[in-house]
Amino acid sequence: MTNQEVAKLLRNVAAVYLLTGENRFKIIAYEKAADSIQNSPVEIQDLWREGKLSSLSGLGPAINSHLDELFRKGEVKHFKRVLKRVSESIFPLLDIPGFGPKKASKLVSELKLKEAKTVVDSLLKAAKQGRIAVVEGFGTKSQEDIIEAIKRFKKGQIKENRILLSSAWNTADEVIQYLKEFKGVLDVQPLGSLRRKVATIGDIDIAVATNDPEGVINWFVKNPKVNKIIDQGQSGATVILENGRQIDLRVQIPERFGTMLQYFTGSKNHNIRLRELALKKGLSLSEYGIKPIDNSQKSRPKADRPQDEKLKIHEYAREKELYQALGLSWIPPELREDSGEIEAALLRQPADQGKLPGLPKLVELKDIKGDLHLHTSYNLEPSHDLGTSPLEDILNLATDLGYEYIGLSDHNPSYSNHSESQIVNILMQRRQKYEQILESTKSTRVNLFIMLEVDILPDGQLPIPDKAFSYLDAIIVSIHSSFHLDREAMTKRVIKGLYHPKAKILAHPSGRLLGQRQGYEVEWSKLFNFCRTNNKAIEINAHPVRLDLPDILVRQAIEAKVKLIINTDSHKATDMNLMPYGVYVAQRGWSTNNDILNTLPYNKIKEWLFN
DNA sequence: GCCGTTTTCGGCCCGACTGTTTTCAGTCG
Repeated sequence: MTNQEVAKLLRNVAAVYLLTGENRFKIIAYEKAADSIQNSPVEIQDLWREGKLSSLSGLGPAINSHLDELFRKGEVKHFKRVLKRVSESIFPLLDIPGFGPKKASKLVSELKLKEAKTVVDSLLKAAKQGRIAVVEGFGTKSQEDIIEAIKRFKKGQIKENRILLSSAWNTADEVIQYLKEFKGVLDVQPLGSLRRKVATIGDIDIAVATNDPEGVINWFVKNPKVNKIIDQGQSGATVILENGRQIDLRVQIPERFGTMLQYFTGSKNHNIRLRELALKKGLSLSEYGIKPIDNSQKSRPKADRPQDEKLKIHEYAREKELYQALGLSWIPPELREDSGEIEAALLRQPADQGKLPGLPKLVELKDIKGDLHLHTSYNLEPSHDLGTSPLEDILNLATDLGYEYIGLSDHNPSYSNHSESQIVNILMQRRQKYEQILESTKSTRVNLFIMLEVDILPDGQLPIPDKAFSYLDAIIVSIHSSFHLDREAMTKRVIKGLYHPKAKILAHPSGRLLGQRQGYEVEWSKLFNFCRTNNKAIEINAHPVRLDLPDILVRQAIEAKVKLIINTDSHKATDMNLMPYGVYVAQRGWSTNNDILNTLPYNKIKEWLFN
């Protein structure tokens, strides 16, 4: 059962509780548990297998025992009874935007929609016939909205709207550079998932600090790349660019910029936790700032409260000041997912220093000293695609990037087309050629590792003969076929592939391609244990379609004390510039320099690679 | 039903938006 399915089940239970007048906090508890499961990139069923259900926040003894029954027997008796209390036609409607339990229930009973399978279509039909507008609490407007919502819902099931981080970043950066040309712009920052560097992005939002909001907004909509202005107001504007992307701009005076930046950076869960923390300190945090809680006003209707209440709000020019007001140190946006960062950011008493773990000092791009997964255009008749850039170009770019070393990790020669001795020969000649080129470009100070990216065959074997290893400093291993082995078989396969003493790195370990392909199934804790014990590294592949190892697994790997290495997997020299995306993933996984092998200087990484 | 740097009992995030209302309920992020 997928996380999505388990979350949906809990949401349905919460919906029934809402409709049947259960304690509202019980309802919230079920919804929180559903959120937690849905946001977990670890499969909940894996957590259950390992007996770690409680590691997810919001899962307590009661829900855990229900989930235990669910995974053991395939269903939960208690849930089954609960769900029977309402018409099953309600549940499909809950997936439609704008529909909650109340609305769904009302329509199902008023319109007598009994068939769950056809309820969406029946509802659409009823709306078109004008039978919704006459229901109490609904009108013609809501009837039209429902038709629109169902249409969008039907489209949405086919098309996923999120785009790759790199693509969103490039678009946003162009707009940010354009905005900076306007002299009234004091600061520009991306917001939301873009600022947090999530692997895929929904909306592109940008914030500007300025004392001339009107001027900035006018400048923004006049961008020659703007195709269409959707909305233009006093606090911002929304446009569609030539490339079809929507950009939201928000402007704010510098005195309030930190407050806005914090609020719109999220994540939602991070902000919820901050507000809970504020409450415990007798403060109330909102998108407008922090104010003391005034209990004497709480019971009075809003309209009766004194107008000057807003004056008591503290606004912040910088995020740092806002976090400090809550007793926290500033938290890097990449960590704001409510996954322990708030606890780690609590300002310590001097006596506690060193005793409790604080925020990590995150690895940065400038700490990266090399890239070990590069494909050149040298034709070794490989099993997969050849690189397109010659070694000379790669060396030049490596010099520009300030690298101390690079690793040439072309795909292995195809094994179906070559005999063992042919493969040995190819690799011998390749080594000679590379050494020759390095010799002729004496000006470079970049050190070279002559490596290979080797397929792990379905049975775990490596398709190159023993003799060939003498022409290789080390190898990277990876999966390029038979993605659908079961979890156990895949784990065995990968571990066997890594077993060779020269196999040092597992590349793109989950095999996912964002928006195209799910990763394959692996028993991660088993793999991590093997890597730690045997001194193998796991790659963080920086290619924007991969970003693999995914950030949450990076965090788990680090907790398991596994070493990681960030590589670009470049198939052309300019791909080497994609390194920042790998660093973002490492940061989101709480990596310090200590966790990332290619922050090591040449002599140290050589020592590791040759051992 | 969950949770703990004021608590193992007594709390549980905040505000905007929308449509239908004439003071609010439901939904969303």
